[in-house]
Formats: sequence, C-alpha cells, structure tokens
Amino acid sequence: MASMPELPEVENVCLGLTKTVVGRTVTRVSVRRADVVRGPRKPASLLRDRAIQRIDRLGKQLALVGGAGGTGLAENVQPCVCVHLGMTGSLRFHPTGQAPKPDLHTHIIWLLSDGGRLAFRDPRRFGGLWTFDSVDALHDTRWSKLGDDALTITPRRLHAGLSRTRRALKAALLDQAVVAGLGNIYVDELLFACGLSPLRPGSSVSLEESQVLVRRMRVLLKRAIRLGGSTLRDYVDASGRSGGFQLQHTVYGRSGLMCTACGQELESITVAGRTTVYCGVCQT
DNA sequence: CACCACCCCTGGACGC
DNA sequence: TGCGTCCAGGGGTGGT
Repeated sequence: MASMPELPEVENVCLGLTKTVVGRTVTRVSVRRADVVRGPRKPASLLRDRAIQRIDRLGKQLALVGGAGGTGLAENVQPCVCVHLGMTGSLRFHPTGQAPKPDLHTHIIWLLSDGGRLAFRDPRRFGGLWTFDSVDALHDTRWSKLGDDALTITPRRLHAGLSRTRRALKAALLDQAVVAGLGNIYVDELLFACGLSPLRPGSSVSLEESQVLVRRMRVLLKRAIRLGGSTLRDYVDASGRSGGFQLQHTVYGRSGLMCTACGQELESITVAGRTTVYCGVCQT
C-alpha cells in the first residue's frame, strides 16, 4: 500500500502548484537522477530560464508549461514537462529559505527566481518526467493515447470505450485509454457506488449504466478532491499536506469488513492483476 | 487491434 | 533486534 496518486490527488497537486510556482521563473535545474527524465535533453527542456506559465492536467498526469522564451522564431514555442507521479511520486513546492533536505529519492529540483524550489521526489521511481518542445508535441504524442479525463468524459464516450472490450469492467476502467484518471482506489469505490460487479464484461455495460457511472464518478472524484485526496502512506500535495478521503473509503482496503450498505462481509479478489474489494451482494 | 504476462522499484508487514 | 521473504501497484513494452 503506497500512495497511488489518482485524479483527485493529482488535481490537488495541480491546484497547489498553480498557487505557488506559476508565474515564477526557473533559474536553475538540478538533475540528481538523469534516468527519471525521458525526452529531448536540450537546455530549455526542463524549463531553465523559462517562466512557469501554467500547470495542465490530464488524468493522472501533469504538465508544467513554460513561457515562450527568447526572441528568435525557433524559440517562440512553449516547452513543457509532463510529470507522472506513478506510485510514490511527489511534486512539492518549498518556499524561500525552506530548501528540501538532501534526500536519496529527490531526483529533480527546480530553483525558482525568488529562491523557492520545486522538487520531484519518487522513491520507487514508477513515475518520471517527459520533456516536450511544445505543448502541441505533448498533446500529439503522449496525451493523445489517453482517453477523456474522468471529470469531463460523457456517458456516450465512456459507453463507446467500454462497449468495444470484453475485458472485466474493472480492467477497462483502469485502462487510461478508456478514461483517464482512475486507479485502483477510485475504481473500486466507483463500482461499489454504482452497484456494478468488477467482473462484468465491459461490453455488457449499457448506455444507462454508463450514465450512472459518469454521474457517480464526478460526485466521487469531486468529493475526494475537496477532502484533499486519499493518503495511504506517501501522498502529500504540493505543500506537503496529506489528504482526508481515505477515511471515507467504503470498499478499498476494507476486505473482510462489513459492507456499509448490507452488512455482508466484503470480498477480495484479483482482477487485471489488481487487488479488488467489492460486495458480492450489492454489486451485480 | 485486443489482450496479457512481465518487468520496473522500494519499503512496509510479517514470520522466525 | 535483525534478517529474509512476500507483496503492492501504474503503465511501458513486447509477445501472442
């Protein structure tokens, strides 16, 4: 059980960074572990000498978007760094005078114009950074493989994604090409909220059921965002704060405990290689 | 294309 | 107390 930053956690990091690092200029980048960075390694790739113009999010991925630099035409493009937190990654802002302590797992540190720092830390290194020469390049390559964001996907689009697969519903919802942002925690919570079995074939889900899925997905994710996400062990937001939604999990991590709806003991199985907890009575 | 097994990696839990 | 073993898990890759 690590941290598993899913959409609500990543959204909180995004909101935090938007309030702290956006508008500041990167004066220096310290790459302590080069292999966490993929993509072009040009000087501007990690936003050196660029202002951080905004933070974008799609599903569980973030992008630090740099301002157009220089005066030459070739430089008049916004470079960006896509950040994936993986299992144990964090992206934290450390204000002036509060530099992060030297740490084996802090791989990248951006020094900002006012002396503040942005640090990417990831003990397990399932996460990483991908650099792009432009936001378009990110959208045309890496992000083009992702489905619609879980907060904005329409029932029709979700239904289209589910209906073309015979995989288990749980596996399909975890597939970021079907819908971007859900992970093991929120898929289990969502399926319980909808009364749907994780083992149902994706293609058996009707448009009406997709409407329920989308409605409950938005409610679930927005509530989790409001509570700061779920912290199981590692997750903290850009300011180092833990989340509170883990206290409201109904099935995740509650194997063997009573179903909050019917009192039946919750079951734990493996679906798509992931631990899956559900109520055999309420979810069909 | 759809699907799956495999791999990456570390630290916490557990048994002795 | 310390050590070995098991396990979690997102997603990239390569094989069927």
